[in-house]
Amino acid sequence: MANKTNKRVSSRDVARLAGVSQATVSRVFTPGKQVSEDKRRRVLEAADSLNYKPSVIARSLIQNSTKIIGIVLQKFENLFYVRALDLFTQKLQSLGYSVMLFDINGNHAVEDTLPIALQYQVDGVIITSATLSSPLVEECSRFETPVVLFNRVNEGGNVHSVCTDNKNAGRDIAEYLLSKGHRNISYIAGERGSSTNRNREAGFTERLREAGLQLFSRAEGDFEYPSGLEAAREILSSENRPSAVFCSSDYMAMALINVATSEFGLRVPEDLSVVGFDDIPMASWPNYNLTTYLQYTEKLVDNTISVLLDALNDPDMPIAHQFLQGRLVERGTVKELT
Amino acid sequence: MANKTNKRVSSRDVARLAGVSQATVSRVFTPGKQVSEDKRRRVLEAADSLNYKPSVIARSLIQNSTKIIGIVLQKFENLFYVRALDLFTQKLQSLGYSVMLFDINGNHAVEDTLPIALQYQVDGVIITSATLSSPLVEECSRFETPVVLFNRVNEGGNVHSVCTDNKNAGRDIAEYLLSKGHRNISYIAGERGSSTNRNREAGFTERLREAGLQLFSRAEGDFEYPSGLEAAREILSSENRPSAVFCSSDYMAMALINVATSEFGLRVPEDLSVVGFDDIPMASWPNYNLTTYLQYTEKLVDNTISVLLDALNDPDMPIAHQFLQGRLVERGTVKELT
DNA sequence: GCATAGAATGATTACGTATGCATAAACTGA
DNA sequence: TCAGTTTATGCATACGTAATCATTCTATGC
Repeated sequence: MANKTNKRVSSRDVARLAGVSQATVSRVFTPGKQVSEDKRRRVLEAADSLNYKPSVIARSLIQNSTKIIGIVLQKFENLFYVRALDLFTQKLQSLGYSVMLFDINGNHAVEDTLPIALQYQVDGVIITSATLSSPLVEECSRFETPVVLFNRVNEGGNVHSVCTDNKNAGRDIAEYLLSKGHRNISYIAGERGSSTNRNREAGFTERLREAGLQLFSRAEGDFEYPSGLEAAREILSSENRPSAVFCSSDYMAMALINVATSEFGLRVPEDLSVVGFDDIPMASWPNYNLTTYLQYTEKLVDNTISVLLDALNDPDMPIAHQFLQGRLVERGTVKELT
Repeated sequence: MANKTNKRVSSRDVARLAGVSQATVSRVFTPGKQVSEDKRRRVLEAADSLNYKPSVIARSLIQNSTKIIGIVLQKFENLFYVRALDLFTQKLQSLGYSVMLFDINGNHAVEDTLPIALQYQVDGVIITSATLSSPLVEECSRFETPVVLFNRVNEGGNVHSVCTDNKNAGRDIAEYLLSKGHRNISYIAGERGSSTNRNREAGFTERLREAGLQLFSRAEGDFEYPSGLEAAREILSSENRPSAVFCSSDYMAMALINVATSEFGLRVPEDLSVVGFDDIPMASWPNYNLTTYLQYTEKLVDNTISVLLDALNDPDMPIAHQFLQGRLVERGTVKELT
């Protein structure tokens, strides 16, 4: 049954057994090529008995395309990005692509991993949760490998991007809190320097300013839970406390809620209103019931893939920057002030 | 600067520019090969000016090794496996390997994705959170591609495995609850058919039986949060309630806690003791403070990689089944009955 | 100074596939 | 029936690298 030769069985072996040329074997395994039914059957039988599978490697070499998409990921603790990775991988698999994962969580910078990706001749790269340095962007365009930023923007750069309209989202949330009568409003920022956070904050404060307000107070985290704990303590230990806090991620919002209730004896939303961002699954758990802002992850993913595939088909396609609207999800962590 | 020819620059181009043979260029980019300092410098300069990077594809073809490890993942909602993916990817990257991700979360069965992995001639495969069917195992061994199951066992099968000693873990937890004076003890099972759950439950009930007890009640989930909600309702809505529940995952334990407090008005641990499994980061969050069982994820990952690399070096290596001990993490969700 | 070992290098080939070109076979229509 | 067209096939080559082998050059020891 299982043939235990050490050498890999090639299309030539199949050809020999089936009594046809190697080219014919190749054609049998290339969709759309014309082969007579007779030979097709014989080839498939021979291939089956030899347990032959075409070598993707050899095919890649000759076609100059690997059908591999590189995905760069940093935030494995953040379910938003993990869910995106899940969706990306599933959808790309369905489209006949494979996914190579590049992890820049540890010491590995994008600067180091991206060149590796390019050496593997990935057909395209999706970069999530990472800012791209300019030299790197140049490197990509030099290799003519399309790059799409997922939920990050690099305007002016030579890379595409698909992103939630964070500025507008920030405005929406400010609008909502104002409509609930809040005036003393604080903000817990996400990772400094990320366009995500910058735009979110810009829209938020812009709307407050239009209402004649500025931030009641402000603390800074990095989107993750532990940083949220510290930021929360910073905000709450002050003499005067805000009536509402907008946290730029659900994780930090949960940290804030936990600190507020267990360390400061505050009730949410009676004593403190909280709005998160992302709408991760946990946000709807009964004991949080967090009012937050939903990003349409699947739509973001779909569009990112579309842009990438378009860029793959047309290398001269102009750089695209997509901004998608999200939606406020009203649950139970914001109190209406009367 | 950036040369915009459409053809990929090859080692021949570099050779021509540097005035050496293609073989010499190849040697310069192969660690350990002897090349005179003079030529090495000239080659590197030429390579740099042409922006040459060796083609991993061509190298793979000739060396019959891609330096790619396939990782099969199903449970993207489960931080335990996601953390493992993170660690796997980082460590493999440091070792000079790349990771190809295969997602079997949707309709994609391992049966469909694994052959694809094999076509890509991945050097090895790590399978997490999935049970492997026998024909598939045969397929792997036919391709002589080493496969390691991560946190699953397939005894008798032709694949290696590295796994927490779930049976012993179950015993430890039973022991602990007994020592705290509990006698009415229930169990919320994980995914039916997974060896993980089977062994965990076997050890747990075995130890109870030795104490002359059997399960007070039992419900079944699939390790994830939503299934835990239902299982919790099932257990708690009965006439008589247990004094303690062992949940076979932290997510289900949290679901139980949330249901118990918000739907049944029970306090944890005063009215109900809960033990989880996995020690995900959230378990230590103040409002859960969950007593649970820690799996040494990093050690599991390290050993899995070791086994894989060993198998890579020695194809005739006998099948290995490793069982690692975990540790009970005592926090605040188990009450001592007096 | 000469034999010998060792280092450095180039020419050539192989890896497994896809494709252009040429040819042969089958089919079309009047 | 035959010219013209389509379909099926094989041959030869190319993709970009690494490895083997043979050759030249350099250093070493006596």
